[in-house]
Amino acid sequence: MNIFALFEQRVADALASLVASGALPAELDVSRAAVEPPRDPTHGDLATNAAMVLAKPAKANPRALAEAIAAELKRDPRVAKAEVAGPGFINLTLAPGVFQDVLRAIIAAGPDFGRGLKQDAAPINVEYVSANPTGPLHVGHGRGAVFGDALANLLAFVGYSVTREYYINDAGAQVDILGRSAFLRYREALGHDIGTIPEGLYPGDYLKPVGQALAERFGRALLDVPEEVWLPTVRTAAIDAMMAMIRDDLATLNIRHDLFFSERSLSQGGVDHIRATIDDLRARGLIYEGRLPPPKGQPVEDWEDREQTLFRATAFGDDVDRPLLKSDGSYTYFAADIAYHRSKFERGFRTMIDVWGADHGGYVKRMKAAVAAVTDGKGELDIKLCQLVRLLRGGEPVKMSKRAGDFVTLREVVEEVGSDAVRFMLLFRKNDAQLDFDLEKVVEQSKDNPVFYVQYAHARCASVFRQAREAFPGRDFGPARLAEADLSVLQDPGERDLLRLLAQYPRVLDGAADAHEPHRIAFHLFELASAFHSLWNKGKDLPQLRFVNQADQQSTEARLALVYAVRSVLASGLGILGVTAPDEMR
RNA sequence: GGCCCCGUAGCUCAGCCGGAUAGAGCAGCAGCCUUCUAAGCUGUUGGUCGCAGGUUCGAAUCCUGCCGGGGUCGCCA
Repeated sequence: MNIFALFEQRVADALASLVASGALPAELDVSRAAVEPPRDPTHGDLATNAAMVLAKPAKANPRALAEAIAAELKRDPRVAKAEVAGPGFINLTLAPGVFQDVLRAIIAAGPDFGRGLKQDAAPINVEYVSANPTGPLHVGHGRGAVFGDALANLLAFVGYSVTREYYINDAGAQVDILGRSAFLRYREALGHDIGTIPEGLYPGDYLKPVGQALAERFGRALLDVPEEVWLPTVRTAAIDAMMAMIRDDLATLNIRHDLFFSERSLSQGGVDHIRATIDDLRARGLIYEGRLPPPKGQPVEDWEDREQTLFRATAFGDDVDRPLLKSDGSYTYFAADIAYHRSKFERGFRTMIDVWGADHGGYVKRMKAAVAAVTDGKGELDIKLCQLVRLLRGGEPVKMSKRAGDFVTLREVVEEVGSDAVRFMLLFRKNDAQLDFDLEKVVEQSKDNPVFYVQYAHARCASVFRQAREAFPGRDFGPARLAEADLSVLQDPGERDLLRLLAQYPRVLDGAADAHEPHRIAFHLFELASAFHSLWNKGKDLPQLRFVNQADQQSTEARLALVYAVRSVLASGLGILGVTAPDEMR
């Protein structure tokens, strides 16, 4: 139950009846009329700008129009007050029954409150992480991982049919290097002295077990054959091992993809999908052989001006046309990525979301151009860039030497502070803003730590119920019983604040899902927790405000209903963020 | 040099598909704390929303230009 959507419809109805009575001209575009929470709560519960938006097209005075709309809205029994304010706002104060209905709806749904509110099962593809299978994930990957996962959770929660996808870059030069690095470890496992790892190969210890396994599986058989022979075998084994490790790393954050899509699979097997994609584009005149101007600014030293196969990206908003074949004739990464996104579209996804690191920002335009071309404008790609994470400990940057695989892995961080802290903190910031992650602060049990603060609110809710059962032994405080409580006693400003925030939750979900911004949920939960703690604290000085009051069963029941709703929304939101909702903090 | 992101209180950041007097946390300041609801509580100071134009009933929000910070810039992934 989303009271904002509800009353948006109500306003539309009011406008329709004004049209019917001739007070407004027909064929008005009412799409800009919105119902929002007023900035100042003393203005009421809802505000609409309908009169101001329509005044000009209707050639009417905004305040007069507002009066007419307000009069129409006042006929609704759910509207206690409709006042015109300022330049033509209509402020609505709702009948108390509306909020009581909201509360009952939350209690009925529990942690599922808000689920399926889009009533739209359209398939959406979310591609995230997609890190090269050449080593363990680091914290930067973690941000994209958590962001993509929470976004996928959110979209699934509100009703979309979501597929979580990971694109494995297993076809380029990087994985050849991986293969050679693993081969070195293989020789090492067989007792060869490999000395220091040569420049350009991966030096990390994590390849040692891969070498071991190869030695056990192949003995010395790979030693005396040429690279063309051993490389495919070693490479595949190394990629498999790296992907297993990455999957493990992701599992520590409870992240599981539905599909791991291999880049290599695009051009291997029966059909060369990259070739097919290029042919398709060529048939539509979007491919040509031509030359590119060298980049302006920084001169490229080994610039080789040559004729190459280009995709006409400029026809779709990109700055230059983009090459599809390297000088050795093999496909560029971009060519493969076009084929990959084409495959997403062919698999039924009109909406695709890619989650990338900010360092890939330069590829956004060309990828969007490619999707527009390859889907003939029918597919929609949103690319979310995640900014870098600065790892701190007690305010001091954690040293991350770029040398020799000596970096802080995601796994180390999760093992130190826990999945909940990592997930919540990475989501408690807009994706395109830089983020400081302090290993000390995120485990602090204090008001200053948002993770703790929000989880603690949930635990306190659970605690209230434990106390209630103690104070009223044998009484039923289950949701069915609470839904029948007399909720009209919830009159304290603190209680009304909570009701207001609870009622806003579906609107937050809706907006977060549309904008692909899960952080909005984290912020709303923080607000809700804050209002809840504040009401709890009020009970310290004013015992009559306590949730459990042995002398007053009626108010206890009403407040337990409120607490149950707070708990449900916290659990719902934390669930979407992938953070646990504990019943106690000890 | 081109493109992208960012610039909001002393600090860290929300708010940005236009809406009313721009919000939160921290820090600061002032109280409360022999508390019984659980990791303190309550109140409060503080901002030319980088600058300058434009669009309009209305701009932190949209457009243009500039300033400052970051990223990125054939064939790597």
